[in-house]
Amino acid sequence: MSDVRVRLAPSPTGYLHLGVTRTALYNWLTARSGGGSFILRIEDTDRERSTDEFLEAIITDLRWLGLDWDEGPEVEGPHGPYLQSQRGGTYAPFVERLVQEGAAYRCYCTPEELEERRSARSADEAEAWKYDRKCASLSRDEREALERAGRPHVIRFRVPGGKTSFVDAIQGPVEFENDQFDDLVIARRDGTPTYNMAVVIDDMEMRVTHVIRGSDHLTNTPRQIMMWRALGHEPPVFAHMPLLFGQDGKVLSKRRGAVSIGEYRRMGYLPEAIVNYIALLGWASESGEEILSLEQLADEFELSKLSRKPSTFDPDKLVWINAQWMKRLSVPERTERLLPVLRDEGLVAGELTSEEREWLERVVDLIDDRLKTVRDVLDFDWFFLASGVTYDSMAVSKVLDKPGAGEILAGLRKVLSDAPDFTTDALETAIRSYAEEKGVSAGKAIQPLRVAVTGKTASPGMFETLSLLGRHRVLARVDAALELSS
RNA sequence: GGCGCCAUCGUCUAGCGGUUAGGACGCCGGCCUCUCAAGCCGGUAACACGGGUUCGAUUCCCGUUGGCGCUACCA
Repeated sequence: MSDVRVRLAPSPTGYLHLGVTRTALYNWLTARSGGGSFILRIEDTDRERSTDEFLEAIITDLRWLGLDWDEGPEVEGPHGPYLQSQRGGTYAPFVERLVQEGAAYRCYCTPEELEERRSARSADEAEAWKYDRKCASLSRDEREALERAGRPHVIRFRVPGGKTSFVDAIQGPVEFENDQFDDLVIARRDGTPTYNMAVVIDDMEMRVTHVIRGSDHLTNTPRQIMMWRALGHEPPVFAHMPLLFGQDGKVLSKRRGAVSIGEYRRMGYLPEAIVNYIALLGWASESGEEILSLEQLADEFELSKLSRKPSTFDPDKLVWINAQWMKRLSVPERTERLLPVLRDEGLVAGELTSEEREWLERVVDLIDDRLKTVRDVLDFDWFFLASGVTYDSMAVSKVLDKPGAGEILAGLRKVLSDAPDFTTDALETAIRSYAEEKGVSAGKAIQPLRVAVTGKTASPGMFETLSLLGRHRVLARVDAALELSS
């Protein structure tokens, strides 16, 4: 077990979407590739917008994806609590210490006063307005007067002069002039810490060694580093990953209607595929291999090999990767993944008997690699219907209504009912010789039969399909089709 | 406005001074074939622009343009 400790710190103000998922994945991979720990910390201090429903969904979705955590909600651990809202007491001593040591100070300016001073500037200057440090050097008397007057205060961090530089594990060396930063508020009037202060303290308390997050936090980093140092600690390693764009070229976020992981699950995507695809957004295997499991990813993954370029989500490629995973699943496994959809749609009821399961697996085997998503089984609903099928009107006009089709079908009906047994081989022999007798190509006979039996022009191999469907259902459907064309 | 990050086919990428700029998705053909998929074969398509540095720049440096992010008593 290495001492690498990484964390994901989502706020439950929305569902888990691809952007956060990618951050989760890269953190998880970093932990798993080095035998480190992956911590889940929930930043739910925005009580207005945080909900339990989102929290539950985040937990469910991360687990579904296979991104399990070593410390965090429901598993707990030595550095909890892992819900920020329950960590209230831990912050005050740190903030107080900063004040004692002069690294932070009380500021009595009200938001209104601040706004006033700010808008007194010209438009350009107002843009660049930073807190004017009015309260940075209050004398003891001034401060006591303010206190006596009952003025509430916030705590501001006293940004030191000079520069802050660090080596980002993804971005490389970065340097900032400190004077571009405000003396930021680290504790609100009500005493609660603001984001930048809270993350620093939480990461410090949780012994986080690598902070891997979106590059939207890059500018926060120097300020956090200053706070780490003011608290007498060396900061962790920072790694800022490029952001993920939606197809509109904008950053993927819950506000912009990013699709949640739960949504992808309902659309029929496999967790393996989602995680696989997301890993490829900004990273490539040295081997060029694109279909990779979590285990394989953990083996090969290296933060330093991450691209610094933001990438755009491509739904087509996700579908392709999903299809790749579908076909790699064993038949019993694929059957298992299909079952929830079949049950939801009422195509399969309750628990399966072993005969039913065997039959289902034969169907799944026959459908073979025609499924790009789990939901695609619904294209094969005709396998599961006891009675008639719905005929696709295009299929009917293109095949059944063609001259001669009815006659061929009628002949086929006799062949099928006369067939001594309904095995694939027997059916193939019988149907092919019938076509030969009639002097037509096998396809000319099979297509009308396919439409009659499935309602569609496309299906798995006809002979296997007929055999699986069974004589009774096949004949009933052929009759229905004959009715249709007469 | 200030600060920061980024820039190779439509998309994801390989490249790390000399390559016919490679691969994948998509798209378009073909093969296979009872249809549809899958598979296989082939095709389409890129170094944003301008300066340097160098014998030589996609690659290194600077600038321009463009995209994105941060700039809250939100996280």
